[in-house]
Amino acid sequence: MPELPDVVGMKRYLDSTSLHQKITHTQIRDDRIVKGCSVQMLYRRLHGAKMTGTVQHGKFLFADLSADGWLVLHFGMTGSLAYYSRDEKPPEYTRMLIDFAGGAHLAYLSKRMLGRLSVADDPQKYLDDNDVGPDALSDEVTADRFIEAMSERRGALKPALMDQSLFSGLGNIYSDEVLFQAGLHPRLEAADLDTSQLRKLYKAMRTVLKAAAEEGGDISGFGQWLVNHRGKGKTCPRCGTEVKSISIAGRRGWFCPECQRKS
DNA sequence: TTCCATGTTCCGCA
DNA sequence: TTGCGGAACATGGA
Repeated sequence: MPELPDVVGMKRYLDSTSLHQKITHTQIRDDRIVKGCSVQMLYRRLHGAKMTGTVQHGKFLFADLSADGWLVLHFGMTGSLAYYSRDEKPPEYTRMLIDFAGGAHLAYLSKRMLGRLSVADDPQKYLDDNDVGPDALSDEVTADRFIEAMSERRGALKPALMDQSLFSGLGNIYSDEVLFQAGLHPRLEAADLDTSQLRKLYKAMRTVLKAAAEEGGDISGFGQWLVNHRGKGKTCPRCGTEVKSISIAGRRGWFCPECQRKS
């Protein structure tokens, strides 16, 4: 689930449930999920703190702990949050459990343990240290900047879109959708595109991410989107041609061979 | 049982 | 130097 739009949804969820409540207890239920700092450090920063706000950047979510720095959340392929009040049992796959003074809880879930929890003194510094580029929906990523970066890049479009050091937020699913809406084949190279095609790619990226982010990542209602028609035997929502898949940069990408020509 | 999966990272190779 | 394929990580579900 968690690409940029999903993390926007996660931010909304955290903001609407968990802010300004004193953290009375934190439990890491599997140490392996904490990366880049010690479990003790994470406990120390969280205990007694309040989350006063959040910042979403690409696939990252940062929770402001005020004087205690920031809690860094990354969701990997199967991460999510669950807030619940009272004395319910924590959901399955809870890797971190935060208890609030009022008795409510915030659980960080990760089925496959591919997510990451950490602490940071400053989000931007953390992003820089981890070689994460600007958020793909931020004002920083203008058409001109996008076109410039892409035309300097060699190799296929799809891995370029998924490269978090260029622009952060797109993963396998959304890169498929962006290429579909731009009418471009995933194996095309940026260097083969003219400016108007790159502009179209940029517009598709922004449109797709914006629409999906508004839904908090729940794009199941977008029947015309390719990603709701990924899979063997499925057909293109635009022209009815059977969709195809290719392996590219270690991932399986889906596309319409009619709408997304190589030339 | 085998393969695949919305993520990242590391290695070897071209 | 850059980008890619493949493996690794870890685990569940089809």
